[in-house]
Amino acid sequence: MSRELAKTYDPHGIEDRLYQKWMEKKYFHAEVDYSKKPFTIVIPPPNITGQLHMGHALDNTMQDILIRFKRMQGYNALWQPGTDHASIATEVRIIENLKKEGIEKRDLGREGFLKKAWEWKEEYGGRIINQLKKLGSSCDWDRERFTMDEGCNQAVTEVFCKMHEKGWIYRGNRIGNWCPVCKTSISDAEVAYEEQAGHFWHIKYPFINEDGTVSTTEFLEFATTRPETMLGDTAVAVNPEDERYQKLIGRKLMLPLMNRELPIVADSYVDMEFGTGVVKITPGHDPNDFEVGKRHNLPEINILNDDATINENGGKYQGMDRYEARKAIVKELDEMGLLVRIEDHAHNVGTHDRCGTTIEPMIKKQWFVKMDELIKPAVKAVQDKEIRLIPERMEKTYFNWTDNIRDWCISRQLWWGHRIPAYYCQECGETVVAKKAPAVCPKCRGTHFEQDPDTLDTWFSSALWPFSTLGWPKDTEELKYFYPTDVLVTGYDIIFFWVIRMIFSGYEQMGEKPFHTVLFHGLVRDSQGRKMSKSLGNGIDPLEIIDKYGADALRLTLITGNAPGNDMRFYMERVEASRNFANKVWNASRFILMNMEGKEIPADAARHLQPVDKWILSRLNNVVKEATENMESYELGIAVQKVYDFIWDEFCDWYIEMVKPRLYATDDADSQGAALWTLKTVLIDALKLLHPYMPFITEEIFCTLQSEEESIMISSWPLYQEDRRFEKEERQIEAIKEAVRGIRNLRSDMNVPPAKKAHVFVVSETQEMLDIFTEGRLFFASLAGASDVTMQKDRSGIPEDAVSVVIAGATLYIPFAELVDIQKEIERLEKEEKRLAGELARVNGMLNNERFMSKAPEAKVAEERAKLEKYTHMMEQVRERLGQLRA
RNA sequence: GGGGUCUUAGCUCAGCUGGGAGAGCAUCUGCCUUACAAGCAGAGGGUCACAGGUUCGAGCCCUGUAGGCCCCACCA
Repeated sequence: MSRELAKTYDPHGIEDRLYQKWMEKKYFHAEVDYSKKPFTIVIPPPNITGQLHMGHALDNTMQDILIRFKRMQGYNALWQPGTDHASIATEVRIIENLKKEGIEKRDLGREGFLKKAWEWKEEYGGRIINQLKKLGSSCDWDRERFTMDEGCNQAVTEVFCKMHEKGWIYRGNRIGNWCPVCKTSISDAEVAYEEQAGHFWHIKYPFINEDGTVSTTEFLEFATTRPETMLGDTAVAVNPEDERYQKLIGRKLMLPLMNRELPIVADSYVDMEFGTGVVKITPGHDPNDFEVGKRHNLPEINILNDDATINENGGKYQGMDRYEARKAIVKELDEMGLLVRIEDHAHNVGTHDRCGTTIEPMIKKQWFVKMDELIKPAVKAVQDKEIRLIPERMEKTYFNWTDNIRDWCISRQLWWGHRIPAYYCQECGETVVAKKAPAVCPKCRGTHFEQDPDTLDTWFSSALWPFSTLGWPKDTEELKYFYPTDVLVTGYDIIFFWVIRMIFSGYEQMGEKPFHTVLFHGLVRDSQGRKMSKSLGNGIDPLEIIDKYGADALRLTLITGNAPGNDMRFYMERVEASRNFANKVWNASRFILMNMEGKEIPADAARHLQPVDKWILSRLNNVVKEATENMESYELGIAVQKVYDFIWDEFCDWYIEMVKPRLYATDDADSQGAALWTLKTVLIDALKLLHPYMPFITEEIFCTLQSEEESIMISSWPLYQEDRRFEKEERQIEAIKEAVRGIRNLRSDMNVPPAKKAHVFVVSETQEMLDIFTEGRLFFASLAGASDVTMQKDRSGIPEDAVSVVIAGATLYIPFAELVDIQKEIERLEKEEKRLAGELARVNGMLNNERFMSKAPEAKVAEERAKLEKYTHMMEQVRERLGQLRA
């Protein structure tokens, strides 16, 4: 209560100081404590190479809001942090970096490379953590984990061995996606399709005659987008139903350039409608052809090296790059008269989502996870709402994936990652999957083993994240207490990569879901709606925003006006609006502090509450209820909007203005005490409601108001209190507000200068109404710019030409002698008459509708009846006044 | 090819279970009123894409149409 507050809010210095305090006091730390209910969130581990971007900022703000909210509600809130080794993304970055020093990956060797990688991790792994701290994230940093730390390694090995034993992890020769630049296989999920302008090469292969000679007259025509793959063709296929080609089935063609005989096989995979209805089959380099090849026992010929140059199976093309070979082959076919024509053709090409290289389907020995059984509990969980996806429509995306699930290729030809725990006997080739290298081969007693050189897909370890971070495979207290976790917050773009895999892993390893709710957010786009990307250079750095406007402003901007799962646009005007709100809160607090300065709030202050105090307490009570409900149903944007509106509109623009006369008066200590008590009480609760969204400014004010030793982040969340519902006072103050608005409107209409005060007469037949204005006369006068207020039951003594404002239950008269323009006044009242006539028509329309009366709920009918009464009365007043003026 | 989603004020978007259209920014008017000009008081501005339907009642539910965006699959 000692520190002076600056005139405008300046987050510099404040944020770091408070974060430091929270860390020192261990407020973020959660211990197993059975006396409290746990609430747990595991962080989507950011990549160690990463820098905080807007997506992180949004993701982590949402998590922090939930965690802070639950912590204040009394839960034992654990936000489990950590980072991801992100195998391929990191490896690519390290290789790039090494290249700058002129070092090639293979020069270092595996050991040397991994040493570099760990150095990289040490150097950059902490960077993003510090950036998360800038945002205000209340993670339990004492529990920070890394997907390649010892515990996670154990978890990975454990799962691999268990699943292998079960037969759900297998090694097989399968066609998969190969990246010729990264020189590794990748999973289907890592392939991004992009439309490219390409060509359709129409080619023909000659038939082989009965006598074994190659026909010079008979050819079979088809089209291909990848002519170079013809080097690996082992058949040509037609549809068995296709009448044009049925007689050809079983005959043979000669593959030009390679002089290989190709059978014509029948397979329903061929679409008769498309092209010529003939397809060349290259089982070694096309996933569909691979399947056809399996059905017809065709040889699989690999024509490519790992860098996508043609290998020894490509004859004279050996050594050429795939695109070079394509040109050469087309040219040669053309010279042989086998190229029929070239068509332009736009088609989708699979590329590696990390490096953009066109992927090449290749047959390789890879490790796979069998998905058909594993996925079942994950499907059921979402179907049964055991796990809720928010927004619900994400379920469709989820099922779209699970319904078309294919086995998961998990081996990667990379060095940075979890090495596959498979060992091959160098004597007999036996494969042993085990946690440690076996000493003796179970088959041949050989003792020389080599471990599989490959590592695992980075998502294999992140799939285990919700329980590996809590200690699994050890049977820890943390696991018992915090698992299953509660909410996962993430972007919808990694639903396949991560969310689904965590869900099935949770059920398989733990026998229990990893979390009960997944809260999705969308992408943060630039002001024009484009994705923020490095290549476009349109990214906005959250750290710069924090530096300029403060973390609170950034957080509020990211949350306001955004619904779960929806993309949002980010632009500076919105940040400024948030900053302005922070400043508003700051100044309202400053005002309250200034007025409390040197004064004691009496212990019994709450016993002298005036209607206006009860009104704001009741409004506060209402926003407590609604905001809490919204937050509990994850409607964070709606909740904060309500708090914002309450603070700015109701508390600042109305209540503070209403109590000013009481604060400035010195003659009524009870009244002043009650006002101060109310100001402080409402401010504190409002700050609490705001704290999850804007942790720094709320803490700073709270501590100034209370003491440095306290903290709003561990204070208790405001509760809805039945004894703070003051319906009567709400109606009373609403009436006064209506009157104030009416008078302000009128003054504005008639261009009355603010300095010009006027006498206001409140005329009502009901004593209750007069009492309301009598009680609130001080602030009513100040808000309405009145020099004096007189309450009376009729309009005797009021000048004939006074202007008037009709509100429900009263008419206000203002004698503005020198300003009155009777004609203008009549027009004003006629406008009001017209408005009321419209309202009455609508209400009457409803009440006279028999079907409405018989079918609508009673409460709705009562509501409309009340309106009818109110508007009828107001209409009478307006017409009476019009009558007088026209006379 | 399959699926999703959006179309609401000049701009960007909220609008939760159907019950008299909202916010921020922008525009216009008047105010430096001792918390705040990053502010205060007021004003204008919307056949809620279009066409049907369900309902006493539709921005909200259903069907269709048009346009935009996204995801999945990928036919050589």
